[in-house]
Amino acid sequence: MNIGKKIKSIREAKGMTAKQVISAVDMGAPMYSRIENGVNEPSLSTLEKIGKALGVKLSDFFDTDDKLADVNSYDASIMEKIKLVEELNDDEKKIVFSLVDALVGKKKLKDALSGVLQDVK
Amino acid sequence: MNIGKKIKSIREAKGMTAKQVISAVDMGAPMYSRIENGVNEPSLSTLEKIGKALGVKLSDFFDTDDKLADVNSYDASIMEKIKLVEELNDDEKKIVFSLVDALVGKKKLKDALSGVLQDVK
DNA sequence: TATATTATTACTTAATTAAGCAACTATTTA
DNA sequence: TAAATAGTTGCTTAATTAAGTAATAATATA
Repeated sequence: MNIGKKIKSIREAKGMTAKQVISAVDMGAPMYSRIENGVNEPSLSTLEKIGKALGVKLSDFFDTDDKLADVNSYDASIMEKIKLVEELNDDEKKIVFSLVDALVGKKKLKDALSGVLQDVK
Repeated sequence: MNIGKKIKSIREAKGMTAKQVISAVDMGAPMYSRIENGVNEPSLSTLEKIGKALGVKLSDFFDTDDKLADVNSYDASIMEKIKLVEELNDDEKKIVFSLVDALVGKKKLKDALSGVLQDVK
């Protein structure tokens, strides 16, 4: 499997659009399209930026055997959401976190988020 | 550690001279020198050839412990939240995501989460 | 020391990636 | 259906990697 297909498969597995990656990487859409379709080969620095946008390690583009269960395995869509949540003001955050708390049924959530919510509580 | 130093350290660990690698890779000595010294960045195909000459996998050039700044920049409390959210079932996720969507007012959220929510919708 | 081998640096030229713009296609949304 | 969004392709131009030659520096060996 070439690097372009690998990038695309990771991107789709993360539920991200090409546009999201492009804006995160700050590169031209035409170039990114050519990379995913194998027309052009990305440079290492470009691949590094793409990996950053996708939330994977550089080595994840190359090997297929060893995995995982670490921070980098979290779905990029979750990271997208976190970024959005962080844009909320404190009151809004409180609402969201309380709801999650209720759904998950884990009081420790508030403690875990104490750093973020310290002045809200 | 940059890629050049990594190549050099692997080469020296294998007890090979630069000349040996160069002849095996069939590339110019000046270019190889610049790569090892970080002046130039090798292309993926060149790095692949170097890896072949050194007898290592491409992923061996990239340490697995180099976590991504993008992910690591989030503090532990955020990671706690991610884990909790991921414990939700799809319906619950949908509620949380919809709420965040409403609060943030960004339609792109749904797109970002389409991969996660595809079978919920 | 003197010599040979290895490695680096300074050029030129060729090939490839990348940016930027425009146009086109395809898919989704209103 | 019409409009908006996502993705692709065709260009041009700029930046970078790579090949090649030659000269210099550094290191090892006789």
